[in-house]
Amino acid sequence: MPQSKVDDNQLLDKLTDVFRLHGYEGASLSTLSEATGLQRASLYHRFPGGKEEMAQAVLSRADDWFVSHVLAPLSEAGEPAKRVKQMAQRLDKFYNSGKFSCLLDSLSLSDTTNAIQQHVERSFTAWLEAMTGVASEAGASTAVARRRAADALVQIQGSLVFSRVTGDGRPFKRVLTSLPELLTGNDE
Amino acid sequence: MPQSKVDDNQLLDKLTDVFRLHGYEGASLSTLSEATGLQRASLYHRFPGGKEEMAQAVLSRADDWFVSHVLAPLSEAGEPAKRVKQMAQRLDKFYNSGKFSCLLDSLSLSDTTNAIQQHVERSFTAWLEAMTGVASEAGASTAVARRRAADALVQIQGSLVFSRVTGDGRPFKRVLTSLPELLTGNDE
DNA sequence: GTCTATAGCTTGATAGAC
DNA sequence: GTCTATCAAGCTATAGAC
Repeated sequence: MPQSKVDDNQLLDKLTDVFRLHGYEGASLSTLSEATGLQRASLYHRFPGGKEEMAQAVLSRADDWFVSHVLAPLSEAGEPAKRVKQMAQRLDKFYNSGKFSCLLDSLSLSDTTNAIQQHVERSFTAWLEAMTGVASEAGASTAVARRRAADALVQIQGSLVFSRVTGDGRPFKRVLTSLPELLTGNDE
Repeated sequence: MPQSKVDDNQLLDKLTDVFRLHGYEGASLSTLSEATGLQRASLYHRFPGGKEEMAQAVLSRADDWFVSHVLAPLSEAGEPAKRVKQMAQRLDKFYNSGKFSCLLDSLSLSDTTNAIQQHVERSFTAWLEAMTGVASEAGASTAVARRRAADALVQIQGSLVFSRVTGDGRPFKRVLTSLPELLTGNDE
């Protein structure tokens, strides 16, 4: 029963918003403090490592959530194409129909620390491998499965950039719809 | 015959590198000074508006270069698919085979000014319209042409993000190869 | 046109009261 | 666990000599 003003989940939600929106350098302690309602010193009490630890915590929690809520359907039973369709539905929620940028994009500029860049790359690769797996199960050779997974990730990331710049989320929706065929070679 | 240490083109080259790599907030005056070999005060002499004017100048010159060197083939004579192939070759040089990030991505986070965000959106839209034009000439309806252009831009931007995060430039190369068919519905 | 020097503010981070 | 107060270092920007 903590005497916290905000519990860890609420706190990380707010921090995530700021990093997603402003990137690493753009997310100042003032901004983070204002968004969370906690003073700078209180943030340091929760995250002794300061801003970098906040970013790492945000990334870690996003990883966990992503694996258990978005990628989970990929390793369940059933038709590969149906599993991908499930993932696409989760992606639509996760990225709020394209209105949310991807943390991995926002935190991948060279204004971050090496540790964060490596974290981003690992998360990216994990996603890639999960999609490679389902493409393989759908009958693709290893090489083809890898290529399909990369193409899928390219289209997801690209449509999120498109949406951020233009405000038009239709390409993101289109990408989600095409994912099952793109990954498995099968419409359903 | 200027007594400048660096001419405008060299100067903007260096500034461009920094903004592309570090984003807006990540590009500090110290970094920009170091990259260009000019002291802070000298940069202010060239760009009285400071950092924002530098970013605007970088964007404007990138626009000019992009229109005249990359998009130019799209409005020349010849088969639409061949013109797209030309653009793809120029893109490969412009983005150094995917090793360069896109300025429009790097400068599109919310750590920039409104003016810069609007500039980025205009540049993005101009590119979109140029590709919409060639898709139309290839016989697509307005709606289809717009969709194809958006999909092309999605794949280009996505493959550049992919390349930045993983260091693997193959998806970018693949996207360039597929552009003629993607935009015109024709392999060549 | 470039420089050194500096102003004034914001940054990330810490100390210590409650 | 949160706060106020503070620090040194960084930031953007300016003044003025050469």
